[in-house]
Amino acid sequence: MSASMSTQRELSSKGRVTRGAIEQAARELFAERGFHGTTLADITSAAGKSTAVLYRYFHDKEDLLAALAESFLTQVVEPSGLKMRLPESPEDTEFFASVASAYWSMFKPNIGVMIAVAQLAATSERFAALQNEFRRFGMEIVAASVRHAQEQGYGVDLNPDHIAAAIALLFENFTVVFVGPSGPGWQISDSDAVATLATIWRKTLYGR
Amino acid sequence: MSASMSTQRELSSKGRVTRGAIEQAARELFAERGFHGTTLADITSAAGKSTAVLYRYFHDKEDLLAALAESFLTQVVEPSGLKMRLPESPEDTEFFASVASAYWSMFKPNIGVMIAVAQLAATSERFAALQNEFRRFGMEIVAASVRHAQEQGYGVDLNPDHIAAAIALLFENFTVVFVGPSGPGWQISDSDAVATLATIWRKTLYGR
Amino acid sequence: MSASMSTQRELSSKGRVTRGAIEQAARELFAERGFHGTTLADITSAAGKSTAVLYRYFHDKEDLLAALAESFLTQVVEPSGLKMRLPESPEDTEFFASVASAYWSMFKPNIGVMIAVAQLAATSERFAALQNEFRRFGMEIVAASVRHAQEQGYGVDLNPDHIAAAIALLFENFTVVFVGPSGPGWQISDSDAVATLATIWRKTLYGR
Amino acid sequence: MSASMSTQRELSSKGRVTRGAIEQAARELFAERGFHGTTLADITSAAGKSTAVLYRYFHDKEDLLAALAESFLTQVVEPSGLKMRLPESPEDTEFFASVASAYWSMFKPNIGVMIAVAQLAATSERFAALQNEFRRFGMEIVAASVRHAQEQGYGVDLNPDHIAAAIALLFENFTVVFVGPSGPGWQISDSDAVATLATIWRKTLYGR
DNA sequence: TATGAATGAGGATTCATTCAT
DNA sequence: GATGAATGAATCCTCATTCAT
Repeated sequence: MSASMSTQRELSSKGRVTRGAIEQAARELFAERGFHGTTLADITSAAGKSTAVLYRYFHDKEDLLAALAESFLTQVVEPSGLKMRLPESPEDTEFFASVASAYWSMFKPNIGVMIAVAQLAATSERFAALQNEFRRFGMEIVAASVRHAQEQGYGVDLNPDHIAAAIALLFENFTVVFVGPSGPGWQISDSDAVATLATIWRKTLYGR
Repeated sequence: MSASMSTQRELSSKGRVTRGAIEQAARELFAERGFHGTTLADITSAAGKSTAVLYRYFHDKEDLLAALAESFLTQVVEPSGLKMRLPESPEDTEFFASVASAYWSMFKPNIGVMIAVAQLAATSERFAALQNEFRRFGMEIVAASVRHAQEQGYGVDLNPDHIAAAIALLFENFTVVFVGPSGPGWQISDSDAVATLATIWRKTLYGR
Repeated sequence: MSASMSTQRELSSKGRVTRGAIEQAARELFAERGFHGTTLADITSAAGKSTAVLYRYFHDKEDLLAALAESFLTQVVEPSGLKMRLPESPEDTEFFASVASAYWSMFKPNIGVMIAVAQLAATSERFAALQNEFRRFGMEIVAASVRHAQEQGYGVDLNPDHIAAAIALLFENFTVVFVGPSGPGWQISDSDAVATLATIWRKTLYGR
Repeated sequence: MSASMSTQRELSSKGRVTRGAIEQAARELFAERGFHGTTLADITSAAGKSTAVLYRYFHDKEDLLAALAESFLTQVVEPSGLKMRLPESPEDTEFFASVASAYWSMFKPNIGVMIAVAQLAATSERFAALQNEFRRFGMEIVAASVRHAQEQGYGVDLNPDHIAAAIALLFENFTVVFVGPSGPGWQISDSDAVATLATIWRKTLYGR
């Protein structure tokens, strides 16, 4: 919606590099310290620049986050085309694994964006809406998968919207916790993470 | 660990009222706006007091949150005694429902504490540890339930720790989102929420 | 209209002293350096306080000026009751002198307010309106005096509104320049200033 | 005094165009928003150039204003040759009208310069001096006119310097207010403005 | 116990100015 | 001659925290 300055200004290659460095620094620092815990000086100095550059590329701190979130959404999540598929049979474990894997690999490098957006969603209408965009994506896939299973005679007692919300929020929090800095004592491998998510989703629908 | 001032000081009855009012205001405001979005002035004025009183009862802002979290943990979560039980059979839906229900009703009024702790966990060792305490509680129950199912011949391919983490994080995020202010467009009733959580848990273990 | 915080908060005697000190420092510094040339640190340190106190008493820098302007307007200018009188005859020099004298002594200590308001009027609707309030006061008196003279057969070719604006703006600028720091090389005594203003006004009405 | 870079550098025709565009943009923006309310980016972008060009033609922001002021003074005001004339008789209304008209048409397009200089005069010796130059011009004419009238037996009680200052400041403020953006609700036509100023001046000298 | 008053430290933001191309 | 990129030095403002009463 309200686009960041990125869409308004043509950038030279040098400018694109700088802007990219700022964005990447922000992604990483938001992941480590959250939105409020990250200062603009942190971001710009991590990018090797002065504080003021940020304002050449973004309106303000929130605009920076919005730009990160919107580009993640429109350039990564939406084009991913995962919505297209549905499991072919109860034994189609591959389906659940591939979706979970795609989710994991998309969100892992953008976990800082998710964390920061979540923090602002509490106080800002704009970011609450953005957060819902992210969730809607996952929820729609899951809801479709529930209805699909029901058409095959499985999980008839499930409420598709409720299950969809739950599974989507499971994915979200699992990713945030195990990718971000706030994990429990131990780590989890990418494949185990994906397997865990895929399993719960599948078992919820098909029971096996 | 480092206890708040509450344990160090005997309070008059008037003092206890004031302290309680501050705590309750903090719980509510943290839920609405998060830790960083809530100022001490917000809290104390919601409690009908001046900013300075807060320092009669708490060392600082973080100490206030720690006190809330610790009292929630030691006075609500730990004594709840849910760990004791295990499902008697795959058909024991009542078990899952009652645990989910207990979780929901314990965490619902303390959702602000959870949200605030989560925000600080990213930057503070102390709160990361606290957050793990909360999660450990749920994870232990779930892990035990997985092992129990496996002893009965179900879910033998499940990794108890991974499933436990996932289910616990599902509970956590589902509660935060649907009780807190950041929900999707719609609301969910308490009973639907509990049913959704219980169902996913049970189906993951027993497939039905 | 949009009142400063002054009206919303009861102040202790200590608070009133502090607020008064800030206001007085602002009046003086605005007179010396204008609005943009005066920093909040200038004002508060001249008042012997820290920068942050200002925000206990005023919303922001503009609100401070608005408070000064409004109190000058409603507590000094409007109650002055000069509008009531009119010259009794063409020889009533005393009338012109007394009005000019009242104007001079009211505006002299508030010249900083006038200067600052003028600077903001260019970019702020709010202060443009305030500035017009100040001018309206003088214009109404002068316009009435013109019409009164015309009723007596003098100055029949004068346009009361135009003359009123001109005389009011003469008073304004004369005061600003000779009271403020931007005067020509020389000073003017209060009585000479008053005499000059009164003379021009009177001659314009009753001269040929 | 300290000349701008204009006198130090020969300009190509392209350069002269650019410099002229910047100057004109500055004149207009200073009139609308004052010196402090106008950023260099405002000026250069209104001139269709980048911010950096400004520094090819002017030392800094103040130097730009000084250049505008000095060229107005030396190329418009001083050559106007108005000082030469004096009214031939008390009935010589044409004299006052023509001087007022010349003043009005000279200052109207340069009102931004006057406004900006006035704002800086408070804090800068250099601009205070410049401002006095502008005023001196008008004051000398008026003072001469007063003395001339006194030689003819009129206005013998007038102090020429005081009256001169007052009339000059009247002209100044009247022009600033009615040409600039801060006028009262209504507009005034050029001829009415000139008539008003001329009338007050004349009546002050030859009226009773 | 409670509070109005005061403050220091820090963070976001702006803007005149410089530099490499 | 012109510009996009970059910066440093303010300045406003907030907020947790302390102090005197």
